[in-house]
Amino acid sequence: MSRMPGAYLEARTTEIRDAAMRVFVRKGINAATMQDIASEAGMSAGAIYRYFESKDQLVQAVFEYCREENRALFEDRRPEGASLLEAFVGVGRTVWDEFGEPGARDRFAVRLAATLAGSREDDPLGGEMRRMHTDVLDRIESFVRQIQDAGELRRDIDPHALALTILSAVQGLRMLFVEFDEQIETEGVLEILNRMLRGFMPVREEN
Amino acid sequence: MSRMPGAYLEARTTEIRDAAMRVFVRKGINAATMQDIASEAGMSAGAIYRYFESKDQLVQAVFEYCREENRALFEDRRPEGASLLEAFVGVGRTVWDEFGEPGARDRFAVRLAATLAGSREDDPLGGEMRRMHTDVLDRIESFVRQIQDAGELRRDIDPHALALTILSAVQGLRMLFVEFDEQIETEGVLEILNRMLRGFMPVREEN
Amino acid sequence: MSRMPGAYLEARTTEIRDAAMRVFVRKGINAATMQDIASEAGMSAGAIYRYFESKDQLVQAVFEYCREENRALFEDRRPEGASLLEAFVGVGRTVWDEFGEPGARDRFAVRLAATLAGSREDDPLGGEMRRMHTDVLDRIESFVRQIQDAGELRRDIDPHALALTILSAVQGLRMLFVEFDEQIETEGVLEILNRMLRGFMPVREEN
Amino acid sequence: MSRMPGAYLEARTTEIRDAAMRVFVRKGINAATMQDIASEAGMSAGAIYRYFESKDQLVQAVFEYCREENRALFEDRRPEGASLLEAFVGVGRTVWDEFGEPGARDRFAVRLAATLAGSREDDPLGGEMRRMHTDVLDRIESFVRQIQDAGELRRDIDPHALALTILSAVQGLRMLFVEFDEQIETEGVLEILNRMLRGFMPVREEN
DNA sequence: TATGAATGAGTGTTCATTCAT
DNA sequence: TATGAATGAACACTCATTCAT
Repeated sequence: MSRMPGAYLEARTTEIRDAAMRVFVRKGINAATMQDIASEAGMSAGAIYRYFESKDQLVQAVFEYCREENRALFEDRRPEGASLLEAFVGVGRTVWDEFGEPGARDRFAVRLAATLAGSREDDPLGGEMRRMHTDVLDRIESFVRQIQDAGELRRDIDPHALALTILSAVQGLRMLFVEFDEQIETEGVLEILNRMLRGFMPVREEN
Repeated sequence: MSRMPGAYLEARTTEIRDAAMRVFVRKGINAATMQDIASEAGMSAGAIYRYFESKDQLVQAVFEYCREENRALFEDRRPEGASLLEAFVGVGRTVWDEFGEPGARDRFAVRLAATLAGSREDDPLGGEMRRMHTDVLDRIESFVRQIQDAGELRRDIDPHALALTILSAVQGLRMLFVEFDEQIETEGVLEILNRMLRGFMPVREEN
Repeated sequence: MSRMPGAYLEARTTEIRDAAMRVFVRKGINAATMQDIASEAGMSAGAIYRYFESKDQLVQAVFEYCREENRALFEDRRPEGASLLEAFVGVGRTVWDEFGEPGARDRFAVRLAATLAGSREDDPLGGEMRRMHTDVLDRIESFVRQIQDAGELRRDIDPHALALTILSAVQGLRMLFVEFDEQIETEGVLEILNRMLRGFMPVREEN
Repeated sequence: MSRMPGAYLEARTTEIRDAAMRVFVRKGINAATMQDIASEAGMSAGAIYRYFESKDQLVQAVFEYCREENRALFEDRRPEGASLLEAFVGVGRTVWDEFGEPGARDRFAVRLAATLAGSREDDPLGGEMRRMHTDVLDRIESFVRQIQDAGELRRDIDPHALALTILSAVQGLRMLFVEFDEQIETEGVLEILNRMLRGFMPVREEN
């Protein structure tokens, strides 16, 4: 009736999605009732159905949101004017910065839940998650290869294995971050990983 | 001829617990009905209640089982006659061997679910999981310190950070192992971590 | 035009409670399913839970209602301008009038059920029922004492025993009223009791 | 296989019936499981089915037993050599003696439960109970008539009403006896009733 | 005959979803 | 459009009853 119908709708949708995310993290997806979510969003349970077809779709939307957040993080971060290895380290910095952002734990928890849900038999979500992680993995691996090609990393390092190790460490740390309710000293881990990378640099002299 | 007192009961209990684990992994804990579990175990739903007081207790039993399996893994593996660092690498070998064991993916998936459940507001499980992980973390950290004391690792490596990094990598890899349905080349990761450790060895002068 | 705030809720609650009472009397409390009650109330089983937390609470509500009805009956009925004994007889009249009221048999049956339930080991209801009956008993007894003090009843009548006798007769008659489905000539009993009381009047010399 | 098969069977049957009665009183008929009864009787749940076809039949047997006990009480108690009124009072004595017998409360409680059960829609037990009470009532009424005929009771007393009053008082007192867990001074009530009867004697002289 | 493990029908309860207002 | 009462399908759990041992 008024103008900007789309904007309003989108704002409400986001509001509900965020409320749902908070409740999911707090009580678990199954234990969260539509009533809980509605209360958190400050509306009635029935109203949610104007924005989401079903609870399932709402769950998918929350998953989607967190997945996209993650995907975006790993994309196209290539600070100029540094060595490739330093650029790679810079991406690490960006990834680690997320630990300090508000709501990070909640997003991590949802991603964890999504991963778990995706691992279920015939869950359509599984494909999405796997695709995203394969994508991230490929990106890291190709980055590593470039660093190797630039002569900044030993050639006897398996790029796939290194990518897998790094992604594992990131995911595992996020898991612990969720589990220990943010009481984790994440910086030390980044430093260890960076030192590992530097340790993998080719020995220049004498060579 | 008459009854096998505790043996039968225990066997049955284990049977149900394992059936439950499989169903939990396949369908998720909440979606798994007692009927599903009973069918998987080849019995009627009512019969389960002879062995477990409630679905909740069954879930706890499955969690407990997987938790203990994990705890045991990290305990007191110290192969004789090798340097401490090599012993540490040996523990890594043992931990990695689990990836090849039957049912490993299921156990990992359950631990993931348990971690997630434990991260919920006021979930009593949370404490258990955190305690176990803290325990494992402490064990790794103290191991690292011993290696440092033996002069086999640089002193400027933060033992806590290294322990955290290693545990993160293990947990993250398990997560990916679950997600990619065992299609993960885990060995490469172990190798990378071992190379990292060797890279952290002090530079011997005479070498 | 919008909603009637408390009135609707209270009306609905009463409706359900009354429906439950009818079903309880007809089929017994345990045999009465929530479905039965819902059907009697013309709604779905789930809807009841908007008004009562559980079947147990519904049972308590029915008990409570019948208990209060009974308590109210024995309270403060003191018609003016008559002798105390006549006032007492008047209370009897009031109590007996209940036999003629619609729904009386149902309420009696519920009270019977409540008494029985309260007699169970550790049933919390027991205390409530005993307290109410002790209260009624005390009220009758003190009334009898006042009549004695006013010289309208022999002093060698034990007030407690008389109160107990009267309450017993009332309760027993109600029980038979329930059992014989209202086909009981209750009036005769009141008359007998009144004659008994008159028989207990002191023999006036000049009479 | 041994001799006295019938005696053994009967003994077991009685044992189970009594155990059932105790459990019924303690926990209520519906809450009492066959397991509870079996435990109380010191046997396995399955074994009961050798003696009773179903729980329902067991309930009926317990009801039957208590009903017969009651019927027997009111039968043929006519002490010789006294006035009819005194004989009537003697019957009262006998009835009241039951209050002091062991297990009286339990039997009363079961009778109460039976009455309640019998009051339900289409319950076949109802007829039995009503028949018994009608029988008792008739017996009392005819006794009262005989006393009137013997000139020991005023003719303007309605025998039916008096019988109803007496039975009501007995039943009501038993109910309170159950409710207050035997902490009831029953003797006083008998005395009141006896005084009432004496008050109903015709005034001999001057007439 | 006794046992007690297993069955399976039945019940209370929850909650996503709908719809009259 | 929003509300929240109502629905109804689904599920955990209980327990009378059966039956192999």
